[in-house]
Amino acid sequence: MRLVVARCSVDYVGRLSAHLPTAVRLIMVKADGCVAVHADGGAYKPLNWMVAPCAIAESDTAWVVRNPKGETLTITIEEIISDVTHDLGVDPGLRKDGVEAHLQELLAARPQEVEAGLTLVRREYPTDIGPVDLLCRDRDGVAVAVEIKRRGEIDGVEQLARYLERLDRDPRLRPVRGVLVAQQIKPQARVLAADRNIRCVEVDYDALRGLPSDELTLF
Amino acid sequence: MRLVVARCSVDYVGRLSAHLPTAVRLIMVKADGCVAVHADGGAYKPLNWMVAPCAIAESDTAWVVRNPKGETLTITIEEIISDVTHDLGVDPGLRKDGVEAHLQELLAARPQEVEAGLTLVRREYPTDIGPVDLLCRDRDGVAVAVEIKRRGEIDGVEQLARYLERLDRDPRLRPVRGVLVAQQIKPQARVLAADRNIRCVEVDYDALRGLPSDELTLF
DNA sequence: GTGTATATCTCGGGG
DNA sequence: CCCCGAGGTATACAC
Repeated sequence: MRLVVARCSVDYVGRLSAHLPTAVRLIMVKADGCVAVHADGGAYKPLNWMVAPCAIAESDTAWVVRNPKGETLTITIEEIISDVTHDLGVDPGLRKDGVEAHLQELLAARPQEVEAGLTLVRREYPTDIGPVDLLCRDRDGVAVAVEIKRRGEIDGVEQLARYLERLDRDPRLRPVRGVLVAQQIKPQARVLAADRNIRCVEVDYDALRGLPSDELTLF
Repeated sequence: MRLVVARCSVDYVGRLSAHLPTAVRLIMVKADGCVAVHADGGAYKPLNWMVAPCAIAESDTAWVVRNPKGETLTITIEEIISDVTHDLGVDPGLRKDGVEAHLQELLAARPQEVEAGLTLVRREYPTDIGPVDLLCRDRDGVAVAVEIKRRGEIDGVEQLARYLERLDRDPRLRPVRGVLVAQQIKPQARVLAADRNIRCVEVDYDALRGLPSDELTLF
């Protein structure tokens, strides 16, 4: 990884045009060739960047970074304050726990936690506009489409409503009920769900994992 | 900006839990206190991070970064390879051209480009679930809600449909037609728009600016 | 490759 | 403060 601190101006021309007036910034060039220009604030997002794959044409006065789509990032260098390179090696990568996929796994294994008597037909049940998280049958044999979110918001209700509209056209499934499941469901989402005749269920991720919440912070 | 290259492991506990095994990484600490841990690849997104506002408690063996929401980022330091600090100053910031706001400006000035005979009532016309980009009247006096996107996709159709539902409850406006305007509209979005009785219009940003496309790439 | 959904999304604006 | 919407969203995953 190469870290250059330099007084520079930057121009991006591609999906839009963007210009950065002259200032001192960090230019980060990673092993895969991608480039990011950082200011001394503003979270992790760089002011300007180019993702790999891309090629850097470097001269005394400017770096021109070009990608196969024809986008260009031009860094006009006025003064180099520091220029160091470190070999970081390959990173073993990030392990995550608690994302939506895990919630889906847990609920697929225990659909009765969504609603007593529910049995799983299929995870990621396909429709022509995308997959439904869980397709189930209730104890009366009625089809139930379950949409799982970490946080239940309006978009999730709309998404499930779209699926229900499609699923309800299938005579083997009709009529299909909808349930939105989330760790927390926002009031606006509840209102819209009521409008669309969709049930809302809040679940506790830690309880589903069979652990008291406190132990989560220990691992 | 402080740049530390170190052999470290990292644990984030907050909205989810995430763990990074030991490896050599770049730790970036910005002037506003935010922290980002970068590997030597993987675009501009750090492996792990904490956004400002947050506080860093630094000991010989570990940094614990904590934010007001109770999330923690723990960086266990095994070996510091480099540790430098640069004063970058305040950045003058990014100027963008070609984003949705500009397209909205251009179309607000020339609604006839959306549809012959259209006149503007108001930009950012408020509803209780958010503002409609343009509210217009057609040559017959019928209200027309215009949603503007750079790219027309399913979400944009749903968004406009939600607005139309609300606007149609206003007796001063009813009945309200909907038009989705974008530089490019995806086939799926067209299908859903047809379902929702929403018209689709593609416009040319460069033509609207009154410039031949080629000149765009010059400045 | 296209299409769809997720994200510790980030970021900015308005009430 | 929350809510909402845009983003050069990026990224993963299924078809």
